[in-house]
Amino acid sequence: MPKDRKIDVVILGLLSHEDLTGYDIKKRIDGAISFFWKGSFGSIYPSLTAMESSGLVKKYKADNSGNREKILYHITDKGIDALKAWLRDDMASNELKYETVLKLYFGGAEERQVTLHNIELFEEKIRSDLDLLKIYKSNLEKVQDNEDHLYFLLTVMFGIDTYEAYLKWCTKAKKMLKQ
Amino acid sequence: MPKDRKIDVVILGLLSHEDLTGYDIKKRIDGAISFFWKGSFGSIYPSLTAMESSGLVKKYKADNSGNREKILYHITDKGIDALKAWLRDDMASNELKYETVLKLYFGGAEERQVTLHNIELFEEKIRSDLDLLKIYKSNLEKVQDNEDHLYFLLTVMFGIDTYEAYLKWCTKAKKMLKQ
DNA sequence: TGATAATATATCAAAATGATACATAACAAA
DNA sequence: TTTGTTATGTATCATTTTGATATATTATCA
Repeated sequence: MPKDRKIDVVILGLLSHEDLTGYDIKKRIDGAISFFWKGSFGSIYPSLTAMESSGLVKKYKADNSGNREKILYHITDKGIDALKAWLRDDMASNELKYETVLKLYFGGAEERQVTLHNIELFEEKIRSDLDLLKIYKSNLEKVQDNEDHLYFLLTVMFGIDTYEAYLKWCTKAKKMLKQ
Repeated sequence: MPKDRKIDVVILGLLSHEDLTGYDIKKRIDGAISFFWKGSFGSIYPSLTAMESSGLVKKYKADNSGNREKILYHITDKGIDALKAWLRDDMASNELKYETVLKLYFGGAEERQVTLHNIELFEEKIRSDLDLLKIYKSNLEKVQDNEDHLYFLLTVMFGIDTYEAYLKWCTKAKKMLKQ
């Protein structure tokens, strides 16, 4: 059985900055975080419910008079402790499922042109994501008052450095496939 | 509902090279492939059963007289076609769950020393994996008779280039965290 | 002889995916 | 004005995957 719900710490991390609805959490995960983590409603809502009953978060209805119901979640002291304990835990599983690389590895089953094309698709995607990361970076560099910004910046730099290495590899790989 | 079982193509790819048992497949996945894909018995055996009944693979008992039963799987023509169709499909989902980067992103909830320590742990792991990748590479470079080897080499090069970028980032990040 | 590691198949609860259902609100276009 | 579309928001579900465990045989080494 899996040790625990990994999505919990993603949610706790986000809630450590501000109160959010389940929908907000999904938006955050689909934003900057999507470069290194993914998550769906199907895991977010059950996690929120479970963490509510174990006291890591507290839910309350937003006071928007007359408007539709909106459930906001707030991190408790117990939740902060859980987040800190996770940060201090040496365990870190880096799971990747790189379908691009998988196709590369088994590329021998098809003509070289097919792999070449797959590399070009990958290259295009990375190039466009890299542009996005560079925008994030310049935005972060404008405001330097916040300690959290340093961590966001380091994360974005990690993405940029990785993606630039990918692009260099693409150039090399294409050359080798063309002989 | 998830479109299909991703593990199927991993297995088909492996079987396109040689007949294997479920246990063999697991060993292959835990080897060089583990750098870009993971898979457990709990997905391998059900996939083999499903692909048997849909005619993508064929199972047979190994002829090891008197010894214990051993079920080998062989890829069919239909299986080869499925593998090729997947290679020719432009879709490629690159799912990563980088707990190290997640901890970095939420590092602001703890002292800098904690993030610094986490980066060091990551660095150590990457450094040791990089050594392994370099051994794979030099082994691949020795034997160049096979077309498949080109694809394995490109995959290993992808890993090496990525990991070297990680290490450079680690140095930079540690410096920034120490001010 | 005994211990332990490797081989081999298989199952299971818990977790995650990705899709969909349902409903309200905002907004522009016809 | 109504119509269509997009965004907001909560929630569920079948399918897939994880990670652990059960079971049993064979190999290895002390």
